[in-house]
Amino acid sequence: MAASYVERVLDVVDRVPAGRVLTYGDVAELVGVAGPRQVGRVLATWGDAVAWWRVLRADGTHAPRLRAEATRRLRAEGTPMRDGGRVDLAAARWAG
DNA sequence: AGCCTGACAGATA
DNA sequence: GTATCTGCCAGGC
Repeated sequence: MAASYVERVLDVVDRVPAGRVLTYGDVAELVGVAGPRQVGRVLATWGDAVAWWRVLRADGTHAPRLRAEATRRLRAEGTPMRDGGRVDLAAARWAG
């Protein structure tokens, strides 16, 4: 693996304040990773050490596997949520 | 080497 | 609004 960007991804996610979120695409752009899928891969493998639930998809939802856990955590942090358990990206998106 | 899969995004129907 | 396709990069077999 190219562990170089892994540290950067984890670092960025770790800097995201509670109640704020980022899309995979945003993280990818911030760290310079060539593709949002790699961000997801990083979190899937080493995400257990960071606040992975603050990184979500462009439509404000997570994959079915994470939906329950992530929604619970985000709600506990006071993240702006829209009806349906979706995150209000317009209000919760972190600039960095 | 080739082929399939994935915690994605954007476009299209 | 949902369903499907394509492009992207990395990893596993």
